[in-house]
Amino acid sequence: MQDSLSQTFSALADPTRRALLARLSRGDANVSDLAKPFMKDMSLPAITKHLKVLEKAGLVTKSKDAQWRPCKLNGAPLKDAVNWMEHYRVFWEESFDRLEIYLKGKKR
Amino acid sequence: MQDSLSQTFSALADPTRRALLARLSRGDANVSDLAKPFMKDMSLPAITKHLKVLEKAGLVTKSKDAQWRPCKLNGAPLKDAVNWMEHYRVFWEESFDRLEIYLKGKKR
DNA sequence: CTTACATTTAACCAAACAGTTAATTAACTA
DNA sequence: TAGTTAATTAACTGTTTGGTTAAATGTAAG
Repeated sequence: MQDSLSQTFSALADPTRRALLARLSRGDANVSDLAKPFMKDMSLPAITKHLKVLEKAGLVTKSKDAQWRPCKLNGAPLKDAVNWMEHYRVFWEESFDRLEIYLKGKKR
Repeated sequence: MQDSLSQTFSALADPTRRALLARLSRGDANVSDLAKPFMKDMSLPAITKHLKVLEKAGLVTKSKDAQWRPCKLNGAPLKDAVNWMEHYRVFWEESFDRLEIYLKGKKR
Protein backbone atom coordinates (compact mmCIF):
# COMPACT_ATOMS: atom_id res chain seq x y z
CA MET A 1 0.00 0.00 0.00
CA GLN A 2 1.28 3.40 -0.99
CA ASP A 3 1.09 6.70 0.88
CA SER A 4 -1.72 8.89 -0.33
CA LEU A 5 0.46 11.50 -2.01
CA SER A 6 2.12 8.79 -4.10
CA GLN A 7 -1.29 7.41 -4.95
CA THR A 8 -2.51 10.81 -6.06
CA PHE A 9 0.52 11.56 -8.21
CA SER A 10 0.54 8.17 -9.85
CA ALA A 11 -3.17 8.44 -10.60
CA LEU A 12 -2.41 11.70 -12.37
CA ALA A 13 0.55 10.24 -14.26
CA ASP A 14 -1.56 8.94 -17.12
CA PRO A 15 -3.12 11.02 -19.88
CA THR A 16 -6.26 8.87 -20.09
CA ARG A 17 -6.93 9.32 -16.40
CA ARG A 18 -6.29 13.06 -16.60
CA ALA A 19 -8.75 13.23 -19.50
CA LEU A 20 -11.34 11.37 -17.44
CA LEU A 21 -10.92 13.93 -14.68
CA ALA A 22 -11.20 16.74 -17.20
CA ARG A 23 -14.44 15.27 -18.46
CA LEU A 24 -15.79 14.91 -14.93
CA SER A 25 -14.87 18.50 -14.18
CA ARG A 26 -17.58 19.44 -16.69
CA GLY A 27 -20.17 17.34 -14.90
CA ASP A 28 -20.95 13.89 -13.54
CA ALA A 29 -21.07 11.04 -16.02
CA ASN A 30 -21.55 7.31 -16.02
CA VAL A 31 -18.95 4.82 -17.16
CA SER A 32 -19.98 4.39 -20.77
CA ASP A 33 -20.30 8.15 -21.26
CA LEU A 34 -16.80 8.54 -19.89
CA ALA A 35 -15.55 5.75 -22.08
CA LYS A 36 -17.06 7.01 -25.33
CA PRO A 37 -14.20 9.33 -26.41
CA PHE A 38 -11.66 6.53 -25.84
CA MET A 39 -13.40 3.63 -27.49
CA LYS A 40 -11.30 4.02 -30.64
CA ASP A 41 -8.18 3.55 -28.56
CA MET A 42 -9.12 1.11 -25.84
CA SER A 43 -11.75 -1.25 -24.50
CA LEU A 44 -14.37 -0.64 -21.85
CA PRO A 45 -12.64 -2.80 -19.21
CA ALA A 46 -9.56 -0.61 -19.65
CA ILE A 47 -11.67 2.39 -18.64
CA THR A 48 -13.13 0.48 -15.71
CA LYS A 49 -9.56 -0.11 -14.55
CA HIS A 50 -8.56 3.52 -14.94
CA LEU A 51 -11.63 4.56 -12.97
CA LYS A 52 -10.68 2.11 -10.26
CA VAL A 53 -7.26 3.74 -9.96
CA LEU A 54 -8.92 7.15 -9.68
CA GLU A 55 -11.36 5.81 -7.09
CA LYS A 56 -8.60 4.29 -4.97
CA ALA A 57 -6.82 7.63 -5.09
CA GLY A 58 -10.03 9.23 -3.88
CA LEU A 59 -10.31 11.43 -6.96
CA VAL A 60 -13.56 9.90 -8.18
CA THR A 61 -16.56 8.48 -6.39
CA LYS A 62 -19.15 6.19 -7.95
CA SER A 63 -22.79 5.86 -7.01
CA LYS A 64 -25.61 3.66 -8.29
CA ASP A 65 -28.54 4.49 -10.51
CA ALA A 66 -30.10 1.28 -11.81
CA GLN A 67 -27.48 -0.28 -14.08
CA TRP A 68 -25.56 2.94 -14.37
CA ARG A 69 -22.67 4.09 -12.19
CA PRO A 70 -22.59 7.86 -12.15
CA CYS A 71 -19.09 9.13 -11.38
CA LYS A 72 -18.24 12.32 -9.59
CA LEU A 73 -14.97 14.19 -9.34
CA ASN A 74 -13.60 14.71 -5.84
CA GLY A 75 -10.88 17.36 -5.74
CA ALA A 76 -9.79 16.88 -2.12
CA PRO A 77 -6.66 14.80 -2.84
CA LEU A 78 -5.50 17.44 -5.30
CA LYS A 79 -5.36 19.91 -2.46
CA ASP A 80 -2.67 17.90 -0.68
CA ALA A 81 -0.74 17.45 -3.90
CA VAL A 82 -0.79 21.17 -4.64
CA ASN A 83 0.17 21.95 -1.05
CA TRP A 84 3.19 19.70 -1.40
CA MET A 85 4.21 21.41 -4.64
CA GLU A 86 3.74 24.88 -3.23
CA HIS A 87 6.87 24.35 -1.13
CA TYR A 88 8.76 24.44 -4.41
CA ARG A 89 7.10 27.51 -5.86
CA VAL A 90 10.22 29.57 -5.25
CA PHE A 91 12.10 27.19 -7.56
CA TRP A 92 10.03 28.08 -10.57
CA GLU A 93 8.57 31.46 -9.84
CA GLU A 94 11.60 33.53 -8.94
CA SER A 95 14.24 34.52 -11.45
CA PHE A 96 17.54 32.75 -11.07
CA ASP A 97 19.16 35.71 -9.35
CA ARG A 98 16.32 36.23 -6.93
CA LEU A 99 16.42 32.52 -6.13
CA GLU A 100 20.11 32.73 -5.35
CA ILE A 101 19.49 35.65 -3.04
CA TYR A 102 16.66 33.82 -1.32
CA LEU A 103 18.76 30.72 -0.71
CA LYS A 104 21.70 32.72 0.64
CA GLY A 105 19.28 34.52 2.96
CA LYS A 106 18.02 31.18 4.29
CA LYS A 107 21.49 29.90 5.15
CA ARG A 108 22.10 32.68 7.67
CA MET B 1 8.03 8.17 -24.64
CA GLN B 2 5.53 9.85 -22.36
CA ASP B 3 4.14 13.39 -22.42
CA SER B 4 5.92 15.70 -20.04
CA LEU B 5 3.06 16.09 -17.60
CA SER B 6 2.87 12.32 -17.17
CA GLN B 7 6.61 12.22 -16.70
CA THR B 8 6.46 14.89 -14.02
CA PHE B 9 3.63 13.26 -12.11
CA SER B 10 5.15 9.82 -12.23
CA ALA B 11 8.49 11.19 -11.06
CA LEU B 12 6.67 12.65 -8.06
CA ALA B 13 4.75 9.44 -7.38
CA ASP B 14 7.50 7.96 -5.23
CA PRO B 15 8.37 8.96 -1.66
CA THR B 16 12.11 8.43 -2.15
CA ARG B 17 12.14 10.76 -5.12
CA ARG B 18 10.08 13.36 -3.30
CA ALA B 19 12.54 13.15 -0.41
CA LEU B 20 15.44 13.67 -2.82
CA LEU B 21 13.73 16.80 -4.12
CA ALA B 22 13.09 17.97 -0.55
CA ARG B 23 16.77 17.52 0.21
CA LEU B 24 17.77 19.43 -2.93
CA SER B 25 15.40 22.24 -2.03
CA ARG B 26 17.73 22.92 0.89
CA GLY B 27 20.75 23.13 -1.38
CA ASP B 28 22.72 21.35 -4.07
CA ALA B 29 24.25 18.01 -3.19
CA ASN B 30 26.19 15.27 -4.87
CA VAL B 31 24.96 11.71 -5.29
CA SER B 32 26.46 10.13 -2.18
CA ASP B 33 25.27 13.00 0.01
CA LEU B 34 21.80 12.53 -1.38
CA ALA B 35 22.01 8.79 -0.86
CA LYS B 36 23.23 8.89 2.74
CA PRO B 37 19.80 9.09 4.46
CA PHE B 38 18.57 6.13 2.40
CA MET B 39 21.50 3.77 2.70
CA LYS B 40 19.77 1.76 5.45
CA ASP B 41 16.92 1.09 3.06
CA MET B 42 18.46 0.83 -0.38
CA SER B 43 21.66 0.64 -2.37
CA LEU B 44 23.52 3.41 -4.15
CA PRO B 45 22.53 2.21 -7.64
CA ALA B 46 18.91 2.49 -6.58
CA ILE B 47 19.49 6.17 -5.84
CA THR B 48 21.29 6.61 -9.15
CA LYS B 49 18.18 5.22 -10.83
CA HIS B 50 15.82 7.50 -8.92
CA LEU B 51 17.98 10.47 -9.85
CA LYS B 52 17.84 9.41 -13.48
CA VAL B 53 14.04 9.44 -13.35
CA LEU B 54 14.14 12.94 -11.85
CA GLU B 55 16.63 14.06 -14.51
CA LYS B 56 14.51 12.71 -17.36
CA ALA B 57 11.55 14.58 -15.90
CA GLY B 58 13.70 17.71 -15.90
CA LEU B 59 13.37 18.13 -12.14
CA VAL B 60 17.07 17.68 -11.44
CA THR B 61 20.19 18.59 -13.35
CA LYS B 62 23.62 17.10 -12.74
CA SER B 63 26.98 18.75 -13.33
CA LYS B 64 30.57 17.57 -12.92
CA ASP B 65 33.12 18.41 -10.26
CA ALA B 66 35.98 15.92 -10.43
CA GLN B 67 34.49 12.56 -9.41
CA TRP B 68 31.43 14.20 -7.88
CA ARG B 69 28.12 14.94 -9.59
CA PRO B 70 26.52 17.90 -7.92
CA CYS B 71 22.76 17.84 -8.38
CA LYS B 72 20.50 20.83 -8.59
CA LEU B 73 16.75 21.11 -8.28
CA ASN B 74 14.90 22.56 -11.26
CA GLY B 75 11.36 23.60 -10.43
CA ALA B 76 10.18 24.43 -13.93
CA PRO B 77 8.27 21.20 -14.60
CA LEU B 78 6.38 21.68 -11.34
CA LYS B 79 4.97 24.88 -12.72
CA ASP B 80 3.16 23.03 -15.50
CA ALA B 81 1.92 20.41 -13.06
CA VAL B 82 0.54 23.04 -10.70
CA ASN B 83 -1.02 24.90 -13.60
CA TRP B 84 -2.81 21.73 -14.64
CA MET B 85 -4.09 21.19 -11.11
CA GLU B 86 -5.23 24.77 -10.71
CA HIS B 87 -8.07 24.04 -13.12
CA TYR B 88 -9.49 21.83 -10.39
CA ARG B 89 -9.07 24.25 -7.52
CA VAL B 90 -12.81 24.91 -7.43
CA PHE B 91 -13.31 21.21 -6.69
CA TRP B 92 -11.46 21.36 -3.41
CA GLU B 93 -11.62 24.97 -2.34
CA GLU B 94 -15.31 25.76 -2.50
CA SER B 95 -17.82 24.30 -0.11
CA PHE B 96 -20.14 21.71 -1.56
CA ASP B 97 -23.03 24.16 -1.92
CA ARG B 98 -20.97 26.85 -3.56
CA LEU B 99 -19.59 24.24 -5.96
CA GLU B 100 -23.08 23.19 -6.91
CA ILE B 101 -24.02 26.80 -7.58
CA TYR B 102 -20.90 27.31 -9.65
CA LEU B 103 -21.56 24.26 -11.80
CA LYS B 104 -25.17 25.20 -12.37
CA GLY B 105 -24.03 28.66 -13.40
CA LYS B 106 -21.67 27.18 -15.96
CA LYS B 107 -24.35 25.10 -17.65
CA ARG B 108 -26.40 28.13 -18.68
C1' DC C 1 -39.13 -15.38 -18.62
C1' DT C 2 -36.22 -13.80 -21.91
C1' DT C 3 -33.56 -10.39 -23.83
C1' DA C 4 -30.85 -6.21 -23.87
C1' DC C 5 -27.93 -2.99 -21.63
C1' DA C 6 -24.24 -1.25 -18.34
C1' DT C 7 -20.59 -2.61 -15.97
C1' DT C 8 -17.34 -5.61 -13.73
C1' DT C 9 -14.45 -9.69 -13.11
C1' DA C 10 -11.25 -13.28 -14.59
C1' DA C 11 -7.43 -14.79 -16.87
C1' DC C 12 -3.89 -13.68 -19.41
C1' DC C 13 0.23 -11.04 -21.50
C1' DA C 14 4.00 -7.75 -22.54
C1' DA C 15 6.41 -3.92 -20.96
C1' DA C 16 7.93 -0.94 -17.34
C1' DC C 17 9.44 -0.34 -12.53
C1' DA C 18 12.14 -0.76 -8.40
C1' DG C 19 15.23 -3.12 -6.41
C1' DT C 20 19.55 -6.29 -6.05
C1' DT C 21 24.83 -7.60 -6.56
C1' DA C 22 28.92 -7.47 -9.21
C1' DA C 23 31.71 -5.24 -12.47
C1' DT C 24 33.29 -0.97 -14.63
C1' DT C 25 34.62 3.79 -15.36
C1' DA C 26 36.71 8.00 -14.04
C1' DA C 27 39.22 11.03 -11.16
C1' DC C 28 42.00 12.06 -7.33
C1' DT C 29 45.89 10.81 -3.88
C1' DA C 30 49.90 8.74 -1.70
C1' DT D 1 51.85 3.37 -10.41
C1' DA D 2 48.83 1.43 -7.08
C1' DG D 3 44.98 2.31 -4.33
C1' DT D 4 40.79 4.85 -3.00
C1' DT D 5 36.62 7.25 -3.77
C1' DA D 6 32.35 8.57 -6.49
C1' DA D 7 29.28 7.15 -9.49
C1' DT D 8 27.41 4.41 -13.24
C1' DT D 9 26.44 0.28 -15.91
C1' DA D 10 25.21 -4.56 -16.58
C1' DA D 11 22.62 -8.38 -15.70
C1' DC D 12 19.20 -10.25 -13.29
C1' DT D 13 14.62 -10.68 -10.55
C1' DG D 14 9.98 -10.04 -8.71
C1' DT D 15 6.08 -6.95 -8.87
C1' DT D 16 3.11 -3.59 -10.94
C1' DT D 17 0.89 -1.48 -14.85
C1' DG D 18 -1.95 -1.11 -18.78
C1' DG D 19 -3.92 -3.40 -21.97
C1' DT D 20 -6.57 -7.50 -24.12
C1' DT D 21 -10.76 -10.98 -24.79
C1' DA D 22 -14.29 -13.74 -22.83
C1' DA D 23 -17.40 -14.64 -19.21
C1' DA D 24 -20.29 -13.08 -15.42
C1' DT D 25 -23.32 -9.94 -12.87
C1' DG D 26 -27.13 -6.95 -12.09
C1' DT D 27 -30.94 -4.22 -13.59
C1' DA D 28 -34.62 -2.84 -16.65
C1' DA D 29 -37.90 -3.60 -20.35
C1' DG D 30 -40.77 -6.48 -23.41
